[in-house]
Amino acid sequence: MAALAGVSTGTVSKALNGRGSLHPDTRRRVQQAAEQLGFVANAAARSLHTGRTYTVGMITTDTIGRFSIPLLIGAEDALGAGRMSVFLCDARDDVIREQYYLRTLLSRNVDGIIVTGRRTQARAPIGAGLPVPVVYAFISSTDPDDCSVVPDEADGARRAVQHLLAAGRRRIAHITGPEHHHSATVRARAATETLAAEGLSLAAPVLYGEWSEAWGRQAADMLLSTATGVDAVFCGSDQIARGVAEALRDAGRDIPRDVALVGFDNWDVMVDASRPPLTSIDMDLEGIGRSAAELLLAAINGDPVHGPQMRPCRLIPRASTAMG
Amino acid sequence: MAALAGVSTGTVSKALNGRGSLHPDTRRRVQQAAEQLGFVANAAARSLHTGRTYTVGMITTDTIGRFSIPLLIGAEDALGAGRMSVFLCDARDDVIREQYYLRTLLSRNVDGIIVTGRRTQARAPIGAGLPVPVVYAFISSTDPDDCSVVPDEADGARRAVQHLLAAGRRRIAHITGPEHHHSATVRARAATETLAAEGLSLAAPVLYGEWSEAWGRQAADMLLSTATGVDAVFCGSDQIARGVAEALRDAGRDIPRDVALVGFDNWDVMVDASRPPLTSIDMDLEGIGRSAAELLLAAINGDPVHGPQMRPCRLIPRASTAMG
DNA sequence: ATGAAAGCGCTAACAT
DNA sequence: ATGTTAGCGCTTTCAT
Repeated sequence: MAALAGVSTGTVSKALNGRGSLHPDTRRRVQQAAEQLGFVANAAARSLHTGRTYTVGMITTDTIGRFSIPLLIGAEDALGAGRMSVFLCDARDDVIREQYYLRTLLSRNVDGIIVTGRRTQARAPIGAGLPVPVVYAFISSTDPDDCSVVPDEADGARRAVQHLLAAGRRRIAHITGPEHHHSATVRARAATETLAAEGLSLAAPVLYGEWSEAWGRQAADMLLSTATGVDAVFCGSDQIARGVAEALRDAGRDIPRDVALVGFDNWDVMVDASRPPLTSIDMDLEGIGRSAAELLLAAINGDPVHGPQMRPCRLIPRASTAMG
Repeated sequence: MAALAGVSTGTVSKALNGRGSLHPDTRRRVQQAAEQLGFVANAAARSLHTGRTYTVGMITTDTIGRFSIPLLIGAEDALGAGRMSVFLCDARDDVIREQYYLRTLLSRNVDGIIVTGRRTQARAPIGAGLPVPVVYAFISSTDPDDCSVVPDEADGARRAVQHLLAAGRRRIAHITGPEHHHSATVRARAATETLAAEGLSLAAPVLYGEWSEAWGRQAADMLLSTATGVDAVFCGSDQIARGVAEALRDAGRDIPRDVALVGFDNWDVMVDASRPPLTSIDMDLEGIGRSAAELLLAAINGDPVHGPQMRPCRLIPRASTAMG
C-alpha cells in the first residue's frame, strides 16, 4: 500500500486521516492508491492505539421484541451517523447472561453501552464503576444518578383522557394490564388524576388484567353488563383496545358514536387492522433510542448527563375517536 | 497484572488461555490476580495478532422487522455459544447503506457475514470476492454458489393443504398476497399442485391481494358471494387469515365447522388473538437463523457449504381446523 | 513535506 | 516451567 503510492506508512496514515501537513498531490496519490487496492484500515490496530473502538454495545434485558426493535433502530440511526457500530446482545432477562455480555462488551472495549428492556420499570444498575458510560433506554436504572431515557407514560395517559374529554365524553372507563405492572399503574393513576382535575372520575373502577386482546374482550363485556352510560374507554394497550373494539362491535355498539376508544402503543399491526382504526398513544420508541444514543455519545465525549430524561408521548388520532 | 502475579506477560497469556505447559499453581495464581484486578483481555490487541475477531456482522437489507428478529435471535444463539458477538447493521433496503456497512464490517475484520431480509426472494450477492465467508438467511443469493438458508415455502403450503384434506375438506380456496411477491406465487403453486396430485383443484382461482387483514376480509366476502360450498381457506399469511376469520364470523359462518382456516407465519399475535385461534404454518425462522450461523461458523473454520439449503416448515394445529 | 521509529496490548515461537 | 522477544497494523512524535 505504502509502496504503491511510493511513500512511507506514516504518510499514508496522515493522508487517509487528513492529519498532519502534506502536499495536496501526495494526499491525492495516496487516496487513489487506497481506492485501487480496496484498502480498508484495520480497525483493531487503530483502536489499539487510539483506545477508541467506535463501537457501542446494546444489551436487551428482555428478548428482542416489539419494544426493543424501534429502540434499536433509533439508536443505530443516531450512531450510524457518527460512523459507529452497534453490538447487539440479547440477555433474555437472565442476570448471568447479562453479566457475561457485559464482560464481553468490556473486553471488546466498546466506547459505551445502552441497556434496554421491554418494561419501563426501573431496574438495578447493570454494574458499578464501569469504565465506560452507560445509558438506559425505555427502562430506567434505580440509581438516580444513571442516565435513563424513558417515555412519560403519565403524559400519554393524560393526553388520551384529555382527547376524550375534548370529544365531549364524560363517562370514561379504563381497561389495562396487570396491576403489578409499572406501566399499568402509572397510566391508570394519570388517567384518574386527569379526570379528577376536571371534577370527574372514572365511569368504573380500573379494570386490571392482561395485555391481551382476550382480556380486552372480556373486560368490555363486564363493562357492558355492569357500568351504564360508558361513552369512552381508554385502554392500556392497543391489543386490549382491539379486543374491546371487537366486543363492542359484537354487542352492536358503534365506535365512536356510542363509545370512543383510545389505545396505547400505536402499534401499526393493531391500530390499522382494528375496526375502526384506533386512536392511540405513541411513545416514540425510535426517538427514545435515538436520544439515548445521542446522550451516550455526549457522555463518551466527556459531557455526561445524569438522571432520568422523560420524553413526551404523542396522540395519534384515528377513526375510533373521530368527532362530528 | 503480570507484576501482581509475579510472572512475565507471556506466562500470563498462557495461564489465561490455557495454552503452553505451566505449573498448576502458577496458573491458579495468575487467574486469581486477574479476578482481583477485574482484568479483561483487550480483544483488539488479541485480534491484531490472531487475525480473528470472534465477531460476525449481520446485515438486514430490510428494516429490522418481524422476520429479521427471530433470525437474529437464532443467529445470536448459535454464535453466543461459540463466544462470538454479532454486529447489527440495518441497511434499510438501500444499496448505498448496504455497501457502506459492508465496508464497515470488513474494516472491523469480522470473521463472517450473515445477510438477511424480509422477503425470501433471491437477491444479488452482496459482494464478490469478499475476504470473509457470507451466508444468506431467509433470503437467498442469486449466485447458486453462495450459501443460503431458506424456508421451504412450498413444503409449508403442501402441509397446509394436506392437513385440510386430512380433515375431509375438498373445496379449498387460497387467498394470499401480491402476485408479484415470490412467497405468494411459490405457496400458491405448491397448494395447487398438492391438490392436483389428489385429482382436485382449488375451489376458486387464487385471490391475490395484499398481506393485510383488510384484504383478507375483502377477499373472504368475495368468496362468499361467488364461490359455492367452500369448506376451507388456506391463507398466504396469518394476517390475511385473521381477516378471513372476521369476515366469516360476520357472515355467520362457523370456523372450523363450516369453513376450516389455515394461516402462514405462525405469528403469535395473530394466531392467538384470532377467533378461533389459527392453525398456521411455521417457517422456524429462529432455526433458520441458527442454521445460517452454524454454516457460517463452519465456513469460517474452513468447511464451507455451497448452495441453497432448504428447511422444512411445520404445521401448528389450532382450533381453526380442529376436527371431530 | 516527508520519513523513521517507538509503542498500543497481546500471542507464539524460541530460549533458558 | 517460565521468561524473552518479535511482531500484528496502525498512529504519532520527532527528525530530517
